[in-house]
Amino acid sequence: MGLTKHENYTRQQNDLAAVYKALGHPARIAIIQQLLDLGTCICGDFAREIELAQPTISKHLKELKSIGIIQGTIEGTSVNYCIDAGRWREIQVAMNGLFDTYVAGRDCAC
Amino acid sequence: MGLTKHENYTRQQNDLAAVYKALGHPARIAIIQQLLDLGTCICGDFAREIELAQPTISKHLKELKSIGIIQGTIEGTSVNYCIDAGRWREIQVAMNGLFDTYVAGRDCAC
DNA sequence: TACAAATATAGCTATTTAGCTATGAATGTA
DNA sequence: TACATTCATAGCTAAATAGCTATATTTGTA
Repeated sequence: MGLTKHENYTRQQNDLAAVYKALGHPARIAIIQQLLDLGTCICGDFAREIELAQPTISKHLKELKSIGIIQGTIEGTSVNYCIDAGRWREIQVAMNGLFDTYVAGRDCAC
Repeated sequence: MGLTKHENYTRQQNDLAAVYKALGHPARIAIIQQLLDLGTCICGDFAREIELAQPTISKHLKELKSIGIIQGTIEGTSVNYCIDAGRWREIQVAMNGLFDTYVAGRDCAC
């Protein structure tokens, strides 16, 4: 039915999946990388750099905002986006929390 | 059009996004965690643990296999799944490659 | 050989997603 | 005030996704 059964999972599983999902589109990776490159916050040059219509970019930005990894502040008629440092670290920790759990070389028959 | 314009992005951006996307569903997080918990490879107890129909789990496993993070080997009539150690590390490195790029406290006006 | 068990695939439906154009809302400037 | 600029939202379409049931496939066993 195209409808994820969130009630089957823990809060933590749902949250972590939501973070991965938000990062699971090349346009959103490109947006993040552009923010990393330029350091400072930029506004809507995204649409020019990544070749997508402005509303499409706006929707991608909204999804990234939804997990808190970026934030935007209004500056005159434009909006400055930047990475949220605290949330950025939090997400990295959560991801590594999963990945560090694996101890290589366990008794796997594969 | 529901159709991602992969040609707008680099190979690296597309690949990284594909990895994030594959991990972007709570059932697939739960599958990974079950593999981490049990250490050893298991077969189709996933469907019993996570409450989804067997073919649904099978499809999720296929998506995880598509990014190489797990592998399955046929053992009689069942299939043993386990984490691919090499790919696991590769993915963690790729993700941290993105996240370590950020230097907190840059000249962000937000 | 026939049957049972385990998994994968086919095929269906409803929802979500990714793109677009058009338009609204807010701010800056002549 | 009027106009320009920038962004967000509404609303649309096509494709992808997540779930299911039914069925095929493969292997083991009686």
